[in-house]
Amino acid sequence: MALEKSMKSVDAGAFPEAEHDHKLCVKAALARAGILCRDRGARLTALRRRVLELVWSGHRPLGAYEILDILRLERASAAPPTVYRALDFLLDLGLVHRIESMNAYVGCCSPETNHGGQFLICGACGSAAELTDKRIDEAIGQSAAEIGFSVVRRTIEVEGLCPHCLKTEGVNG
Amino acid sequence: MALEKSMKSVDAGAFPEAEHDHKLCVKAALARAGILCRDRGARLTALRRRVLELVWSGHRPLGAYEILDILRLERASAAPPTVYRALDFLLDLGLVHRIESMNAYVGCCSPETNHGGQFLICGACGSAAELTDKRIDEAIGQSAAEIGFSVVRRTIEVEGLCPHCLKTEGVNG
DNA sequence: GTAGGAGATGTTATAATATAACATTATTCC
DNA sequence: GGAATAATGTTATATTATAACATCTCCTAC
Repeated sequence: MALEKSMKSVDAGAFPEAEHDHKLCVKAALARAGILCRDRGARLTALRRRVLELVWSGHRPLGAYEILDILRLERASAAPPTVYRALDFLLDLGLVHRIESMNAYVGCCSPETNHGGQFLICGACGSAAELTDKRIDEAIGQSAAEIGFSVVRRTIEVEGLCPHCLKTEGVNG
Repeated sequence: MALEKSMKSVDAGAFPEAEHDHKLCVKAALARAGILCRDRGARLTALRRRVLELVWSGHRPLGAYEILDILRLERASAAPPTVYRALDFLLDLGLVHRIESMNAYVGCCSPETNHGGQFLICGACGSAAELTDKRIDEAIGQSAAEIGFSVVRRTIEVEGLCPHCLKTEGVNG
């Protein structure tokens, strides 16, 4: 089944190859969103769907105004609240994450599971990979517990170089 | 020696008691800054010193415009660049950290050591505690290494409830 | 089928955060 | 003291985000 295949390919590699068939990522993301909204009784309107699609237009987090600029080409009425309201909806459902250190938004690979975001962000190509590493959460949990701090939300954003850019770095720089 | 005593008190408790002698925190922070700047040949001007002092006016991260509002009472010429330039200087030296998830700035407890910030931030009282927990960095390092990602900078900001607010929560809420 | 209401979007204005660009002043170093 | 460098002053503007109210759409009950 095409959907399952594409979902697998999304989940598999943290930093997908540049040549990967990104249409499948988008397709899978939209399919997951449709199911999630149906299950939760939320309305995935054309606008929200389109904003999600734009967020998924690459693996690079997009700024709200980048999204707005594209949306404006298609929809004369688009304004900042248009985008922010759609993003808020998608954030609430866990369909996108906000990258605090970039003021940008990126699609979530597994919105079904409730999880805080852990992100590796490449400073060279700008792409972001989402992790869900138990060890990181456990380390934070332990450290917090020792102090008597009760964890509610984690923001973990690691900047560096992705495997692809590390390889090409030797060539260019 | 007063300085050493106050430095110890700062480093000791992640979330200091509300009744702690905060003047000592400020005094120690300014003393450390003076030493650090002398060692690095950087100029800790009156303005920069004052901005650092304001950042240290509590253990709660302050926004740039909060700092500006106070600075304006004392210095008619204060404007956004005044604050942002001072903050940039202090950030470069590691004397303050930026809390990405709050657009706010907080004093660093140990600017001598080069470290990424790990923060526990209380959603109730707003105070932030800086950690330097090896386990967290190691967990992130392992996870990144497995993917072939080279880590440059870590942003770790954990929101929740500090021990003091956890205690009083039962009383109020 | 239509009136009412809830939710979504449109529209205008503005708040909050941050930087660009150039002028002026202070400090250092010869 | 004067040139070079660093810091600050000053004005304007960019970037990110939200407030507030109007309108539209769609569902439901009748």
